[in-house]
Amino acid sequence: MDCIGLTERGVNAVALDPTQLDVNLSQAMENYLLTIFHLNEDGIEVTVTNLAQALREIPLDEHIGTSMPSVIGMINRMKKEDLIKDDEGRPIILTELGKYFALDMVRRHRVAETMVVELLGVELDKAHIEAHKLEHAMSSELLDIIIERLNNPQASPFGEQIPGKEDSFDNLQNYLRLDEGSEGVQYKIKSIPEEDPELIRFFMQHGILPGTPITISELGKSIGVVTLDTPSGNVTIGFEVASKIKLTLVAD
Amino acid sequence: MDCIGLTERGVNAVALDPTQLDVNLSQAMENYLLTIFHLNEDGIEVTVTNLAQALREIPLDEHIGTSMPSVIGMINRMKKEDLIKDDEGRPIILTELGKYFALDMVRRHRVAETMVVELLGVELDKAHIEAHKLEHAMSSELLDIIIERLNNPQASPFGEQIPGKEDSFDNLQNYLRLDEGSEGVQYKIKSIPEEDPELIRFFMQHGILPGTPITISELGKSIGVVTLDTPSGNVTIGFEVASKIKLTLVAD
DNA sequence: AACTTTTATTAGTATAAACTAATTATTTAA
DNA sequence: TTAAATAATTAGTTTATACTAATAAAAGTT
Repeated sequence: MDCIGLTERGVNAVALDPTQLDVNLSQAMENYLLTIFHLNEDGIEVTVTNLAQALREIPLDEHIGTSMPSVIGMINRMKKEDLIKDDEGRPIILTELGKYFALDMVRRHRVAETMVVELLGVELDKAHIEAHKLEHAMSSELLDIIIERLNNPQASPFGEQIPGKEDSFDNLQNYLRLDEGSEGVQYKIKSIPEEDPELIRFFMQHGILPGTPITISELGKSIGVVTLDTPSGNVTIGFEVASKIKLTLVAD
Repeated sequence: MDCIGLTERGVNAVALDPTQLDVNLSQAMENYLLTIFHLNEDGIEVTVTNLAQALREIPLDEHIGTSMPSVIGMINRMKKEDLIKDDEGRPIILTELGKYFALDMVRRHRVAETMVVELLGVELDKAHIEAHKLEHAMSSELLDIIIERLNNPQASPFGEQIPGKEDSFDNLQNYLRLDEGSEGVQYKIKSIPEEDPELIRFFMQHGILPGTPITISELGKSIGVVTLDTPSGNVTIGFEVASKIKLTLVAD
């Protein structure tokens, strides 16, 4: 693997064009990279078991899932492609190259979501699934054109940051999770989970969307429930869901 | 294969939703269907040899071509899926189901081309290649949304008809080829070939685009050259290229 | 420490899609 | 009508991706 231009700051810091490299990622590998990114983001250890589990949750038509031996097979192929390295220990670690392409896939996914919603008029609850298909079918050139057409969007319709070419895999900004918030404090919704269409329709109905100002009126830890005060009224949601909603603090 | 709703007029005449059927077309099969359509359209017999040849010409990053044994393998798989039938004779024949999906792919391809040009601002010379990737990644629902957003477009940016749900595979309209036109007669360009980016840039430079009014000022059959009178001046092109440009007659 | 449970890996298989080399069929031409 | 050329197919291999069943390794628990 030719890696001229690699600096201390890693491959992300350099004008590295993936199309220049003789790496040919399969769709499957792209999905693995994206999934590893999300496990990292959620602070979940990237083990074979967790990866298999997470891959199974990707919404696909074909329900060819992912067994642990399949994951190991893929991990080995990705090691050969210099996307994953052996860290002697348990967790699966991306190489700089792997991080580069993982971040590239994140960008593709979130740009695709923004495109289908903003330019095509797809309903929010269908954006993730459509983007999941499109993200593998956009050339780098097309991606750039779409980004331009969208005026350099900074976040997906779900509120997730769209990484730029300069951004690096590791400096992910960390946001407060709704289940970790405090009663009475003024927050704004940063992002909402994007996978479950039914849940998204619920969010839409209750105006729980990125940017919405909220306060936590009751944090029922024992009951496993959070009650929110939103511009459209009070809503009670479970902790499981709440843990997937990110918040930013509103400066008074 | 469950085919309730099939009538005399064939599957195209019925409200058959491909997503309802338990057919799962691979990307490779989708490309085969599209290629068979084009061979049919161009009046070329769909033989193993011709199909292999045509498939090799699809512009792909990966240059995994298509050998005759590969084609036979795929034909057999497609027979199992009821997309192709044995007609005892030489040529490869699509079933009604095969025709349905082939036409669906044509629609996807041409809608994708229209979308990338009209909505995203992709240059015409790159539209075909981008559409070739996207056509496999659009759900039926997304396709419908895009068609609506484009106000039900009737033709691709290259002038090719976008088939509607009612249209059938077999009633392809036939247009005059430029190399078969007559000197002095007033024509309008119906469509231009879309595969070769360099050629398309040439067309753009000389204003040879769908809708352009032209007359043939000289038809040099022996030299293998046609000279056109266009609003932007005279252009001479070879017969090979001319045979891929379609014309409509302009009523005086 | 020994046992149990969880996690990781190997072994062996399947399928889709590609290939080369060899062979059979069919068509065309001498 | 036989020989040459073209077309189609079979045989056997490869690679990517998945699987199940079986085993090995690691971690956690009594």
